[in-house]
Amino acid sequence: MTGRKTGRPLSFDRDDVLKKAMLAFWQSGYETTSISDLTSAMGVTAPSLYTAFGNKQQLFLEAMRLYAGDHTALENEMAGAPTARDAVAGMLRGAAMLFTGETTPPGCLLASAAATGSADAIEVREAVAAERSSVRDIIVRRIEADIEKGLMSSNTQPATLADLAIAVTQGMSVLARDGADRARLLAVAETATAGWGVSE
Amino acid sequence: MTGRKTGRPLSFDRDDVLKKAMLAFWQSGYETTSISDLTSAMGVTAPSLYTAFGNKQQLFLEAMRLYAGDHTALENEMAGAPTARDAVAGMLRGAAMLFTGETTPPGCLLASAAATGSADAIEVREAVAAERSSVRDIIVRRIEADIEKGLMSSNTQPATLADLAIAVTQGMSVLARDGADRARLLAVAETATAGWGVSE
DNA sequence: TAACTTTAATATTGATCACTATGAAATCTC
DNA sequence: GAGATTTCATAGTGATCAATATTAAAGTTA
Repeated sequence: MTGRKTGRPLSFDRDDVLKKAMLAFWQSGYETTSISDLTSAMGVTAPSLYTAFGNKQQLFLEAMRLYAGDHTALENEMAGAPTARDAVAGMLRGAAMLFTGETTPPGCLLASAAATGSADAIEVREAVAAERSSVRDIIVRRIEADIEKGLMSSNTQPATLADLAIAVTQGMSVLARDGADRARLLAVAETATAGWGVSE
Repeated sequence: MTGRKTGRPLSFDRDDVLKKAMLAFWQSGYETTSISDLTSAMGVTAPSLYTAFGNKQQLFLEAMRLYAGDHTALENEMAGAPTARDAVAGMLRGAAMLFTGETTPPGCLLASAAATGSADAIEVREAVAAERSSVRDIIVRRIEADIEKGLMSSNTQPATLADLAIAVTQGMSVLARDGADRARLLAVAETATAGWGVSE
C-alpha cells in the first residue's frame, strides 16, 4: 500500500488533515459538520477527501480513533497509580485538562459529537458508545484489582463506580461546553472520588 | 389571543402536538431532527407547524420549556428535603427515573439534543445551557442554606458540589443513551453523593 | 346568505446536503 | 520523451434542508 511507485503525489499530509477533521468534528459534531465545513477546515477538496478517507462516516471513525488514542496507554497509567481511586482521580484530572485545552474545542469529542442524531448515524453513535464502554471496562478491572489486593472493601461495586466515573467524565464535558474553566473542572474531578470507600 | 372569534378552527391540539415534537427532539436532537421528521411525528403539515409555532428554533424552545417544566417545583422539592445532600440525591434519583422511562427516549433532552452543532444553532445551545445553569443555581442555594444552618461544614464548596451534581446528571444521560438500565442509573445516583461531607 | 377570518393541503422555493463524473496536471517507469 | 498511473480542481449529481406562496375549506359575524 505505502509502496506506491507511480502517479501524482499527494499534495497534503494525511495525518495533518485528519487532525484538522478531528478538530472540526470535536467543535461541531458528526452530523452537524458538513463536508463543506470539513473541506474548509482540512484545506482539501471534496474529491481528495473521499479518495483519502472513503466517506464522511469513515473519516469520523478515523478522527475518533485519533482522539481516543491507544487504550493500553490509559491502562498502563491506571496500573501505575497506587490505588484505583488515585487512578480514576488521575483520569478525571486528565479529562479536566483535555476538555479545557487552549488549542482545542471545549469538552469531549466522544460526549458531544454524537450525543444523539438521526437514524442514519446509528453506526457512529454505536462506535462512540463502544469507545466509552472500553474505557469503563478498564476502570472496572482496575477497581477489581484493588479489591483482590485487599485495598478496597469487598462491598465495593466496581461496575457502579466505573459508571459513575464515566458519567462524571462525560458530564464534565457538558460543563466545559457551557463555559466552565479549568479550575472548576479540576475541582469537580477532585471532589468526584471523595466518597470512594465511604459506606452509607 | 385566546379569545379569537372567527376563522377556521385548529384541527389539532396544540399542547398535544408540542409534546410530540418534544419527544422527537428528545429522541433525535435539535439540528438532526428535520421539519419532515417533526411533521410526521406531530401529524401536522409544515404550514400548520409554522403557523402554530413560528419556526423550528421557536418550536424547540417551547418543547424544551415543556421538558424542563417549572423550576419552582424543583426548588420546592429540594427545600422539603431534610438536607442538601438528600435534596441532590433525590434529584439524581428523579433523573435516573426520567432518563429510563418506558414511554420516552433514553437520556436527557437537555444533555443530548444540543450537545454541539453548527454555528447556526448557537442560540439554541445557549438556551439549553441557561436551563442547566438555572438548575445549578438552585442546587448552590440549597447547599448554602445547609451551611448557614450549620448542617454542612463551612469548608464545603457549594459551587463545586453543584457542578458535580450537574455533571453526574448529564453524564447519567450518556449512560442511559448507551443502554444502561434504570437499576444501573439508580446505583450511580446513590453513589454520587456518598462523598458529600467527606474531607480529604 | 354574504362577507370576513383563519386554517388546511398541495406544491414549491432557493439553499445546502453527501457525494462524484470528468478531464487536466503531476509524478514515475521505461 | 512516451506511456502509465494517480491526484488535482471544476463543476456538477439527485436528495433533502427549512420555510412558503397559493388556493380551497371551514368556521364566525352580520
